[in-house]
Amino acid sequence: MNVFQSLKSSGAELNSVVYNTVLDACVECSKLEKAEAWMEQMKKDGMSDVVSYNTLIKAHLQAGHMGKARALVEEMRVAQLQPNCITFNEIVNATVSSPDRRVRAEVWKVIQEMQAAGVKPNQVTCSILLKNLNGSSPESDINHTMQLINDMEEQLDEVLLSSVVEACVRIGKPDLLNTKLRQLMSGDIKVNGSHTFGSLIKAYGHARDMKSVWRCWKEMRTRHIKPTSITVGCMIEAVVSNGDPDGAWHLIQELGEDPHCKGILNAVIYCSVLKGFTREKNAGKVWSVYEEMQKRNIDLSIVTYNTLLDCCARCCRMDGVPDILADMKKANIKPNIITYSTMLKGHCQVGDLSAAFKLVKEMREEAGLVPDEIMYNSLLDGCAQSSLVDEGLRVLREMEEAGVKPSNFTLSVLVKLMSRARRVDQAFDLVKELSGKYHLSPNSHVYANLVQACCFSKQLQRGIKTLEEMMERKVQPDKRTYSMLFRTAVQQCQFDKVDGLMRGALGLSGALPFLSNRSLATCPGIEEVAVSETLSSMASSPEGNKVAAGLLVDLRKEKPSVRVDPTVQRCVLQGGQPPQSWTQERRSSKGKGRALVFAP
DNA sequence: GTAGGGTTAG
Repeated sequence: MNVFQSLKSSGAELNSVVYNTVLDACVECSKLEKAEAWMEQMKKDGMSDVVSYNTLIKAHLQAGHMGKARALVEEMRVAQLQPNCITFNEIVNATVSSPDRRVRAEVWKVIQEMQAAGVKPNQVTCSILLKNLNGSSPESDINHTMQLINDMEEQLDEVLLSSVVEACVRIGKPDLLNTKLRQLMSGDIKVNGSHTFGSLIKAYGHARDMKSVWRCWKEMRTRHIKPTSITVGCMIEAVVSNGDPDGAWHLIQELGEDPHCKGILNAVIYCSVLKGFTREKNAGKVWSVYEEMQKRNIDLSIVTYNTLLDCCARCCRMDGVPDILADMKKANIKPNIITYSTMLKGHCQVGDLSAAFKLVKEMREEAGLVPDEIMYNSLLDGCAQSSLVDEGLRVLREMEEAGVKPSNFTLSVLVKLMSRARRVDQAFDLVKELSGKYHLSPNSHVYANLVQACCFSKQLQRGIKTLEEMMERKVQPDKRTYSMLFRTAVQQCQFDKVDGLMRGALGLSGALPFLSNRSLATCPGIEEVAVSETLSSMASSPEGNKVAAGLLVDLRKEKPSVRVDPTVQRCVLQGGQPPQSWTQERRSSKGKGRALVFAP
């Protein structure tokens, strides 16, 4: 205001740009009333224009006042000022980022309104819409947004390219991500920003395309585009999550020797590699990374410490916990609920439930924290792992009394708890009771565990009945669900059941009637695991082999694209015995005995 | 002078 006044008194000619700058200053400082008063002044001085209105609209939207923003758009029209692309983009942005689901659902109406006003959606509009897409977005929203991008007159720019790949990653459909990456990268958009390189590296990482990840990284480096901490964070995370923490660690050390880059290494970057070594259960390497972080004077956050504690938990090295807690204390960082929850999981992992319960007590007393849903889930899971049914039920009651709402995750853990104790009826009862009480619709994980409970106690028919219920409730089964049913049916020599189930799972003719809805009954990835596994295990009895042969013939006829291992084909079609390695069950490396691994 | 993009923990 002072600068404006001195400009005015200097006698210089004032224009709307100067007035608008003052208005924006009010808005950026969240002085809504001042902004409104200033706008009135501008109108009096004849200085208000489209930009002024857009700026004031921004202020109302920041304050969450969609109605006031709308009223200003009307006022613009009355004042013969046409709302432009920026006006509508502000409204679109506020719509998609509204906390209210009903407002978010209105976004396509706003777009229509924009088009009706003769304003074409542009790159900015599209990137705003993309921000709204995630794993639970309806197919129609995804298609609609992508169509709008295709229909756009302008070329894609760098920000939009980055927004598209980011959205594809969040949506989580690998095919879509791959298609878009290919489509975008075949165009001639020159990538210059470290932002964009970060997004691309992340996207290629999710697509498991490490060749392209490294290609992007090297291109960025050879063109001397300086990565930021976040770019490096994306890169290290991509390398680690594709199973190469050593490669990531090597890259960090290389950057640490580069005088231009060593300053950008931060705790987030180190965190990814800590996580990677933890997954490999290599506590030794975790400690050496931690040592180097300390040597380099990296600022550690609560996240870093929690990651280190997670290493202790997952590597079953709870002896390392006291040192880390002491370091936290030295750094003046207070443990939060995640800290306690991580340690709790570690105690559960090694079957030390009394330490787990003691920790909860400590947390309440020393930190004044109360357990949340995730913590209760971990406790329940610990009880399930240790087959402590009554303790588990007590935890559930406590959870309810504390007003912590169970989720489907909770239900799935409870089913596991009951399943272990062979209390199949109670597993079903609990799901029924809690899903009613808390308005939950059981998801595929809950059902998978129910099916597992049935199979575990040799109640094949009940397992199949549960699958039927899944179809009625429109829940798509996963590979595990089918795999358990196939295996149990084969063990019980119920080959007609195997036949009907397998045809349903693969979308072949002759499926059990309730599996006739193909898009619901089939499940991606079923071919690789269940077909080879089940067909070969059936081949060892003549009756089973007959069914297996029929399945194989129809599979090749109706789904020629499905690849079946030649060894399996030979042993089924020639009626031979499968090689030893195909029928031998092996426990998965985690020792939880869930997945069956067959070594060809 | 007004609108859009990237990283870590239970």
